[in-house]
Formats: sequence, C-alpha cells, structure tokens
Amino acid sequence: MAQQLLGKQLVRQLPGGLRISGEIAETEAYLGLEDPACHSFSGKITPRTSTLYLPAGHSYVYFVYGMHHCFNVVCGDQSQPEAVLIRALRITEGWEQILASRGHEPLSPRQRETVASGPAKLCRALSIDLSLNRLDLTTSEQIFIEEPRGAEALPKPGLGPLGFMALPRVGIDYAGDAALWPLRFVLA
DNA sequence: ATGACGATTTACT
DNA sequence: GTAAATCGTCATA
Repeated sequence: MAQQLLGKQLVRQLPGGLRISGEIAETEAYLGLEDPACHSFSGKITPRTSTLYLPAGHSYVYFVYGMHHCFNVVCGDQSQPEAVLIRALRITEGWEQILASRGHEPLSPRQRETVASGPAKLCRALSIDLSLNRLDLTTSEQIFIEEPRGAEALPKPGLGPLGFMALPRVGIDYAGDAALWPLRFVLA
C-alpha cells in the first residue's frame, strides 16, 4: 500500500471547494501488531490507536511533540491495525490557499519545493489537524486521494523499474531493529 | 492529578 | 551535532 500510494494525489478540500493537493513523494509503512514501531504494536488499544482498527481507507491523524500533526492512511481491517504514514508531498495545486494560511508571507522557490517535505510540514501545508482524524477517505469531501493527472501520471525515470527507493524508517529509534526495516519509500 | 514521552522541525553551535 | 518548542496521550497513582 505504501508503495502504491507513491505518485497518487493527496487532496485537501477546504470550505468553499478550494483545493490544495500534492503528489505523494514519500511514504512509510507501519506493519501493525508485529511492528515495534507501530502505535498498535502487540495489540495495544487506546483512544488514539483505536483509529488504526477502522476499516482500510480511513484517515489516522495524530498529534506529536506538542506542535505537529502526522497524516496516515489506515490499511488492513480489524485484525490488521496497519497504516501508511505520508511523509512528503510535492504541491501541485492550491498555492494561494497555502500562502493565505501563512499570512501571505512570500516563499522562495526553495521554500516552495520543501513546503511539504516532512510528515508534519505536509500537514501544515494542507491544514490537516485532529479534526480530520477517523474520516473515510473514500467518501470525505475534506480529504481524499486521486489518481494523478497530466505530468504526474508519467513514469519516473532514473530509479529503476519500480520507480522508487526503499530506505530505513525515521524517528523511531526506540523501536530498535525495526527502524532499519526498509519500509520507507521515496519517489524521485 | 501527575509525569514522561513523542512516526518532528527549526535554529543555532 | 545539540537543543528547544509545546501539548496530546498514556501509564501510574
């Protein structure tokens, strides 16, 4: 699932139909009960992790470090509390909305490239917070996933036949060896 | 009610 | 490379 989400469009629709969207460029898989890095590891159920037991295709948004949000797509069913963390987006639509949410402070070209490079940064860019937790991504008007259009739909050169790289996961040192599992997937 | 921590980001040395 | 920011979440009491 984490691999297949690469290249798809994550779409945020704000009140009034205003859209912010971007190409999913980096994902990370969390393998549920048997993954020490997964919030649902060993079957732990709390108010927060209960979201992971929703049917596949729901959103899992959580709050970390006192200031950041992270967005996941729930995978698996009740017995498979798994998720894919979306780690980076290349913004393709909605710059006016992004700029507006930042008080119309100008962004350099470099800042535009990296405005959604990171799980928390992408949530800030798309105005994703806990109010978007537990939503059905197949029916929600607020947040959903689309097939890529235009240039985004073309195959990516230079990364071999699969079109992505697999790398160790980030920010989960407490999980020991599991951090080294190649479950982080990066597009060109 | 309390305390420790976090699937991060940023700024600064 | 180190550190601070900052609060929801959860285990403990």
